[in-house]
Amino acid sequence: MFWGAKKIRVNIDEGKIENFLNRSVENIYPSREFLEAELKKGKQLSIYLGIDPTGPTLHLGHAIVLKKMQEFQEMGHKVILLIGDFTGMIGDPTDKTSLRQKLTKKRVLDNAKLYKQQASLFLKFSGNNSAEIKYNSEWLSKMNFEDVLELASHMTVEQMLKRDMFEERQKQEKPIYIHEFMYPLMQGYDSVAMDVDGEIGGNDQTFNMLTGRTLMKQMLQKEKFVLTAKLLEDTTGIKMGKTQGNMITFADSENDMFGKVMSWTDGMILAGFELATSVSIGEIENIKTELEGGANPKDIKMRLAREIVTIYHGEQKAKSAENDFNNTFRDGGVSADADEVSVSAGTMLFEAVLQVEGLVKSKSDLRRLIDAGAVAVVDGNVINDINFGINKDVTLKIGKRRFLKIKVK
RNA sequence: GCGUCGGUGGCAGAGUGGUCAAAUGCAAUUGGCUGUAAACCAAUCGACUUCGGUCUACGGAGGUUCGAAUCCUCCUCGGCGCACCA
Repeated sequence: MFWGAKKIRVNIDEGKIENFLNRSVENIYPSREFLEAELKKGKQLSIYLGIDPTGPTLHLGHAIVLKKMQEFQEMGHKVILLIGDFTGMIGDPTDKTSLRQKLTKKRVLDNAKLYKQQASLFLKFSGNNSAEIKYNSEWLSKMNFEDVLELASHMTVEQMLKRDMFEERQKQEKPIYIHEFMYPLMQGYDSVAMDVDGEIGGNDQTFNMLTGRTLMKQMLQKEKFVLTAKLLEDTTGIKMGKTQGNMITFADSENDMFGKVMSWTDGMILAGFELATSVSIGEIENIKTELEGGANPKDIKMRLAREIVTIYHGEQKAKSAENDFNNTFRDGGVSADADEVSVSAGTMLFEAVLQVEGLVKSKSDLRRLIDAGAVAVVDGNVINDINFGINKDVTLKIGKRRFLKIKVK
């Protein structure tokens, strides 16, 4: 085949391939050997990662797969970031709360712009072999009912029912809607439309990705490899995620990010190094030995936090985040992130606190916090009166991590 | 279309005339223990409060009643079963 004047060199270095096939990898379909052979052929392959443009920021889960994409791109292969704008605009039916919440075109495009910027921490969007951004509405919105039926004719109900979520619903006698059935089909069709060689995604996306593989085989007579990445979770299966409240996003401040890592369970430390940092596998082995030898997990977690923050904010800010963390939590000092208000003398405590939106939920909430002994003057006494008059500059500490500097005008 | 069950707090899910701001579990917040760990223990978890209470809430609108999340009527949304299926 003729590829044009610019020929892209593909790196077939064994070490790189080895790393790509193993690090952070949960599974490879059809097999590890298949992908290894493909990579060693020295031909440029194309691979994509699909992202739903639901929020304005990517999170650490995305970072894991983006890192794999980065490795792939660095070997000289082609990477595509697919924005699932079509799927996003319909709204994922799995999640009741987002069912009616369709995304507008504008929101999707805004989000996508932010994604590109955030993803560029890992992927190269310029120069030779630049990463590409695609939108699946480009082909999905153009399909008519006939096309959809043709697509649907490649999968059976039985095959779809194998999906965990559907099996679960069946067991619980909960409804499964037809359009939910179509979801994997839509995502699977992306592979066909782009005619890629492979796809990367989190382990939770396995079913959708394999649907794409089936469709490609049937419609294009072509094998597609699927690489599923491990999810960040501890040994007992506790995931880092929104429900745990410690989901790290690309937009988090260095201090937030550092604190979130520190709140992970110890069981997540090694997985954290493997999935979220560039620390070498050999070094991770050493860390494992250290941990097993009785090192304080806290110190190692500090290092993990530093490594992660460095990726997003640079070394300097990682250092300052570490200092802030130590200062705030180990030494009981005041975080540099503290909110600040200025009030006139004699203002009552609750008036000052309520000026900062989101600091406390309501006056009642503050009252409860005061009752619980959670509000104190830094380096001073616990406050037990909501009407406490402010006459000079003070810094309040509410709970463990909320601070408010109050200045008197 | 027929039948039947249902819509309750961030979620799941009890409650079926007063004792209901509504059991329980999860999530969350705070305190204790700590390493801001996790686990565990305890408290809190609608708003306002002079801490006595007051107001607003159980899909929506009316009604019965001294009193309704609970009963009735209408509306609306949904589940399940049955029937229909050129």
